[in-house]
Amino acid sequence: MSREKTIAKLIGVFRQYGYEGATLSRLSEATGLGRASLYHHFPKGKEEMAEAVLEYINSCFETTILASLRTNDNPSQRLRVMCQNLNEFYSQGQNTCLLNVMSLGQANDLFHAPIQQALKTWIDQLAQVLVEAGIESTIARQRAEDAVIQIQGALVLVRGLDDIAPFKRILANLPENLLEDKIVS
Amino acid sequence: MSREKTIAKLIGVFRQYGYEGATLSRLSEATGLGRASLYHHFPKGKEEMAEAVLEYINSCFETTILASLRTNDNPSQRLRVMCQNLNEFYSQGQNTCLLNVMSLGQANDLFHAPIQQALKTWIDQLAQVLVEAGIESTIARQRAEDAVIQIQGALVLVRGLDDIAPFKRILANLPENLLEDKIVS
DNA sequence: GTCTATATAGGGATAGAC
DNA sequence: GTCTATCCCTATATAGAC
Repeated sequence: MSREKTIAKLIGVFRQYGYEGATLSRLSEATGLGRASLYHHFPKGKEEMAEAVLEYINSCFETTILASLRTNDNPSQRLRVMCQNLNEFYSQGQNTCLLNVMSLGQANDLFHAPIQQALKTWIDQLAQVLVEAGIESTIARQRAEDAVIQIQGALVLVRGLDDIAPFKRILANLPENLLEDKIVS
Repeated sequence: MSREKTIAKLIGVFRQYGYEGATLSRLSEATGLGRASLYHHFPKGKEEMAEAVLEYINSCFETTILASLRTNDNPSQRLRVMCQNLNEFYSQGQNTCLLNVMSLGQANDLFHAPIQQALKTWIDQLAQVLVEAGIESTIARQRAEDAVIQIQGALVLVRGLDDIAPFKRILANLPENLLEDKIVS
């Protein structure tokens, strides 16, 4: 199995159980590899697996979500495409966000910097789209932040309520909420 | 030390490390009690400690946050008071929400029902206030859900960005956002 | 590259002294 | 009600065969 496929299997475990709950047994079972084999691929063990998972997710996020914000479409359309991609990225809201899960306990000590960077980049690029839509810079930034807040909050609610409706609703309304009362592009 | 004080110390550990990361060593250190002493107070061990922590938090939440929604003040004022109390409850956004943390991994299997119940109750009572403010029932429910989404999302962002500003901003705008374009009470 | 076997530490839990 | 001591299990990690 390729490294990429292995990492893809690891992701599910970290998402579901968090860093401390992602035991080598669970990681081994999920990948179908023995513990020793995992150490062959990731010599530094669990920490290196989590690092690889975060890098992989970050790369997926860049090439799907963030890329959709940089197309030649008009701002409104770019936001709609981002929401479609987010829906897939989070499996209709059923996937927890690793940025949330990995900011707990030991994982937060290890990975705070990349998590912070990922959130900042997302907000920055969202704000950029809103500025292009004619929204004043300060407002654009707040709305971009609000968008990420709503997505993260909806993911928390989906898990807690065991109902994907809140995530669907937030995504459906996000584009118009972000652009409302502003120049239509 | 009273049971209540003990539980209060346990809360911080579960919040910071999650259920799986909350080891008996950490719980022991935080409370100043040896492991065996913890078993004296909580015979079923860690699971019982987490249960007690959730019950305690739920009770605090009821007597501060939810109670503020049931006063004789007008809806707008009740929402403002709730936000003030939320600010304290979450220590200006620095406290993670146990409902978020405990919906991961093994803890989710153990405590899904009470977590779901707590979220539902909060949303229900918020919606009730909005209905009293003259907002149509369906809209009220959506806005109540939005409020909880924004609070949970802001808490995630605060941790990730290491900046309490998003939480402050969300709380400051929440009352007027919830009541906007509706009958002023 | 994957396995079995094993080392070492830490986690959860209990017995029994005080 | 708290402690020391201890048990068993799991967790991380490594060695070395295939």
